[in-house]
Amino acid sequence: MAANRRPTLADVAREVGVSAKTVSRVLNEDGPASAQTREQVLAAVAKLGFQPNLMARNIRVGGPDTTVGLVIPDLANPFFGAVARSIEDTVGDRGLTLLMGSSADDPDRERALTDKFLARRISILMVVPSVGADHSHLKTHRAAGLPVVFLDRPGSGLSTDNVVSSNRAGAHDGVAHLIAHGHRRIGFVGDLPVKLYTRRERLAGYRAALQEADIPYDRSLVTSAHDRDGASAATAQLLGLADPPTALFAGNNIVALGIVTELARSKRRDVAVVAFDDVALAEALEPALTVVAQDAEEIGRTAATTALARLDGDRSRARTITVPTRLIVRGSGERPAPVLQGA
Amino acid sequence: MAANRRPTLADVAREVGVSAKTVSRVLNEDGPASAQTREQVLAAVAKLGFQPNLMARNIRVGGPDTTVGLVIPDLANPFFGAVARSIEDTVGDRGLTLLMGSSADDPDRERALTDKFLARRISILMVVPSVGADHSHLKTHRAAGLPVVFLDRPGSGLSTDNVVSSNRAGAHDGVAHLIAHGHRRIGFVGDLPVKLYTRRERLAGYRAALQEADIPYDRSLVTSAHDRDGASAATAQLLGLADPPTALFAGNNIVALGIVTELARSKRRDVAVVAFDDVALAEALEPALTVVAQDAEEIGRTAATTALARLDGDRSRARTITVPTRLIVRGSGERPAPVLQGA
DNA sequence: CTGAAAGCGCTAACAC
DNA sequence: GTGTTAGCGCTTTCAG
Repeated sequence: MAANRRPTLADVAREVGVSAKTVSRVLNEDGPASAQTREQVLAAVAKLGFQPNLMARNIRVGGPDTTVGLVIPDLANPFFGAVARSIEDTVGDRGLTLLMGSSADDPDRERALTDKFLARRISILMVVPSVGADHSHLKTHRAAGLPVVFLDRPGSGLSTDNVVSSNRAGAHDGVAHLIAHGHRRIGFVGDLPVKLYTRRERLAGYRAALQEADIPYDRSLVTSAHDRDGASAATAQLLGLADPPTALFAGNNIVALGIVTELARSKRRDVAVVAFDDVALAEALEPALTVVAQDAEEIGRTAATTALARLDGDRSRARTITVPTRLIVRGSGERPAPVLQGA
Repeated sequence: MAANRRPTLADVAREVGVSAKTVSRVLNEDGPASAQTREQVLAAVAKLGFQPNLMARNIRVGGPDTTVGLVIPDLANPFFGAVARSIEDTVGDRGLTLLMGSSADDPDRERALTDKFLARRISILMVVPSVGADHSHLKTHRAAGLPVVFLDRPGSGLSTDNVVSSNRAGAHDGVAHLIAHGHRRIGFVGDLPVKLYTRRERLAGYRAALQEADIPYDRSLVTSAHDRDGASAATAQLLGLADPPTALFAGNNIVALGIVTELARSKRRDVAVVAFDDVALAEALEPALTVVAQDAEEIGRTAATTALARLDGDRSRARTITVPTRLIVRGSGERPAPVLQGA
């Protein structure tokens, strides 16, 4: 009773008294069909509650499945959520559905997920690559016509399209903003691991801004955190230094949460902050949080349109597309550094 | 060149000089196989980069696809992101993958998505139902053994498992907290549409708390918003009333963002706020935001375990499981109402 | 231990 | 307009 077989094309055909192919024709608006049969078929479909088996269809047609495989580090991170939504919006117009999974930035989980996706014969593969993951195994699939796009960070071991933010320039602008407001001791709280592309790029932007202003690079001002609590701890540690920073740069949205939380907890309103990536309540903080906003929507859209173009036969060289960030000044970076004794 | 056919079981078999079935046996650890052939097969698989076609397998086995179809209103909403992650964690242990889509709370989009999912022969269907959606068409699939679970709101037209938050009790507790701190004029900014289950339940909790305290229900204090900006506008409108509220209750996380943003913008620190559902920087606001936190993780886990039990043959009656909310007092609700003239 | 044949649900190619 | 045949890639069934 529970294992009630689902109706098939043949069942519908039998019900109407036509051949399976005729039913197929009606449903796919393929060949011609008399209004008469058309109606009967549709009626039978409704009556039996028939729904075509997409897997069977795909296998026969030989083409890929109408799905996009998407691997992101964390489904609950709003930045990746926004990217995913944008991708869905873009590929949805082509009738593609999202097959999603989170890697937790673990290369093994990433590999397991992509393998599963590939076994499903996805039409497009999009991955936010984990540190340490190698993607040379995707070469075969690329050669077989599978569009592969790496998001947020470039993939490794495979020459293909990448869509990333202007990490270096963005971080530079954020730090330069702090410098312009008089800060010379600026702490950097980056994401982890230290080999992470975004971390390295943003740190490079930080260093570039310091150099431009002839501020020596001080390693003791550079820390890291993997999560929110870690960022809070890193903040407390930086502020506890003998010669503490007067401003902090947050390496990503999660780190920003940790920094801001810690500053609120310790009532340190004298520390300036600029964060890479926008966060939900940035405007409502006091002072409102100045950020280097990433354009999640544009990242998703660009990745999707690039992949769709590949699907349509674009054989041009692999590109790395950089989506601009935008400095949104809201106040938290403008606090002048406290006047020093000797000044 | 680009349309390089992917290797099939038969290709591997040919390479080794055995039959397709033998390869299948080795790969699925089905029947016996000599160490000799085993090794050869594995070598050929690696050499050709063969990956079994899951669609073909599923079609033959007849069983459902190893996917969970999940429809949520918005991929970018952190609450639903957290629910999705929890679902993924739970069903992942069983080897199931997430097929996701966002409905934008539009019943037609919801229907289109579920139909697509069903055509893929998903193992489990999970839906955050849109207002106005009818689910009686799912009866057939339920009868065929498909577990269906509605999340966040109950489905309609179909008796099946639902997992919801303790909306009414939670809202009651949040509003009671405000009342306990002296507030008698409390604005309610709910989500939309007004027929939305969560909106109705939370409003009921609000009314219950008022009634308990013998505070008359004032319709003019009840507004709604669909998004963040709408919530800001509703806030401004409420505060502009002749006899304005001294406290506001936010009907969900998005509304909370709008309220808090508007209060910050207008520098109204004298208005108390309690929000339904936690938001990222709640602790860092001044005052820190008191919330009725939903347990997204538990909602996802409960939904997933319930569905998996159904998949394993649980035929017990459909249940509606209520996941408790928790009042997290952080300060924003405690501000005493301004002293009134006549007091 | 291994293979041959049949068939899952559907559609391409060709008939009529 | 419609039906027939064959076959997608895989596994089941039954032989050896």
